[in-house]
Amino acid sequence: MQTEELLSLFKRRGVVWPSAEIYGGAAGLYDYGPVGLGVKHRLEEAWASWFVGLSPNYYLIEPAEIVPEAVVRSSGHLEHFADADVACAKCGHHARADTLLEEKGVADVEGLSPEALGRLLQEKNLPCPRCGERALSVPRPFNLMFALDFGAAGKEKAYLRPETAQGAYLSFARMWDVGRKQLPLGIAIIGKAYRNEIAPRNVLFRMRAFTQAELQIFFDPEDFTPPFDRVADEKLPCLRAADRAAGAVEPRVVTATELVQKGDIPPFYAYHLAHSLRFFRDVLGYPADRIRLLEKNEKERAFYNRIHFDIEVKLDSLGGYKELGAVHYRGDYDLSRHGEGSGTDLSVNPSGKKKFLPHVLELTFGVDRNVWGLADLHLKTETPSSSAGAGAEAEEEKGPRTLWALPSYLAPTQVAVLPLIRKMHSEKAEEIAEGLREQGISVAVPLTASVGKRYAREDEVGTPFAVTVDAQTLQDGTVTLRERDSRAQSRLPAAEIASRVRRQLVPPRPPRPAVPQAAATP
RNA sequence: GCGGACAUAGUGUAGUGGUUAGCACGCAAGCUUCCCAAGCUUGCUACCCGGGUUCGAAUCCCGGUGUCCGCACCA
Repeated sequence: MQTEELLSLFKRRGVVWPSAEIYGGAAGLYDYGPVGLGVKHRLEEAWASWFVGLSPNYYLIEPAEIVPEAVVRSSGHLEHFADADVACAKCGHHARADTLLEEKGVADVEGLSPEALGRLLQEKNLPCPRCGERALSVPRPFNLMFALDFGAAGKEKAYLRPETAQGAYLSFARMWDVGRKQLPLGIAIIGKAYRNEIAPRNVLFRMRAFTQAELQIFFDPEDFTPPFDRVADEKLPCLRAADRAAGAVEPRVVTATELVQKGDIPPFYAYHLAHSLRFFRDVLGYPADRIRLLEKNEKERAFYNRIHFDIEVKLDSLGGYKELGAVHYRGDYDLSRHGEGSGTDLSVNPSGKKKFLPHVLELTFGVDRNVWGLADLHLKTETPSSSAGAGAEAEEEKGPRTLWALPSYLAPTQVAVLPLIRKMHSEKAEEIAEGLREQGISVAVPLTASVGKRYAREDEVGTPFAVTVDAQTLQDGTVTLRERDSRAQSRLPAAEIASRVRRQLVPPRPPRPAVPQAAATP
């Protein structure tokens, strides 16, 4: 499906729609409807269950979304997250100072401050590229962060956080105590980040307010040995930087063991890369042959990233591989910068033998992007001939159907209970629905339209199970249970529905690492 | 930000100076003992916003906003 088709389906079914639509919209802002939010919440739950589940010393926290200026000064966002914008006083044309200078052959403009760029512009006295007048303004820093007036006097500066990660670094000292001074220490955050993007695009792909799910793992660089044997044979579709330089465009599948053999990728990195891959493949159900692990070269990655693989997934709606997650080995850059900036010593000495700054491994995921990915990869249009599921009834099928073949544990509604005939079976349907709700299952009871149409609607929003209440139910308490993907039906007592479906409603967790059996905490 | 294209019910569209603004799907109410978007009846909803030209603008012009495609951007 193309972007626009997906968006119109999203709008129609209450998944996602443009924010402030009645005022003409606001670029880069989207609202989640009940269906989209349901998927998003389940995705977040599945993410936390998987990644926080990697170690008993990993925790989910929720830091503030507003950060004081000192934080972004230390993190480097104030300096590097900005462009120098010049405007032509004559025609109003906007351009970037560095681009203008580069086009005129002024060699090295990278990293120059707006002031320095302004001096260069003045020296060269460049004309406006559109109208030719020499009326360009002094460069104005355009920062991708949203600045806020903070405090009663409005004199203090603060920003909406441009990434969630900073919250983990800021919380490290506190969490070191809360987590009883253990390494590795994992701090996971799921939350909004804000960037004043120049050109928001592709609905959920580049938004100005978006949700990230990130796990920052703090560890001792000389002693970080997660159970590598659990991933040793995992097949990783890697596109290495060196191979790309040599012209490769397709990933080459190597095992985790092979990846670490050359010595440039440490086992702890390969371990987490493999688990990230598994999350996409085994939890989100993305087809393995659409995922690649693309290594960024020195130029592409941030200077503090020592190893950087993007996890990319091929999405038809967007015409190719898109970054849906990444694994960054950031060294001690973050704690070192915040240690200096705040004057707080963030080094640790867990064994009493050496004092050091923990290193950081960052696993990062775009939540909204993956909601889009789940739609792109799991929404299907089935034509009657291609759906063999209903067997003998196949010839009676009419048009194609759209189904969202989400993994069951990611579906917003888990079971739909349908009265076959509204007047006669609604009461019983409600009773059965209530019984399921009491067991923690998310249930809808659609009443309007024919039963076939109701199946179709539920298919489209990804509901994995439908239970139909008919005349026989009133007599013997049995119902038909219909599965979304196969459309297969079976008859069973209503009381057995929960036990039949429950197992499929729980997202997979990573295999539990072997923890040394310390004395059980009383 | 730049360039190009586009903007009509919930969705997809027809209409290109004067139309009761059409169609399909959808949605809602009713009928139908109804297990895969059936049928019948009835009903619902639209010209992105602001200016201008004109006797008259959904239609032409300008500006804005938004979307898509390229470029640029994405520490």
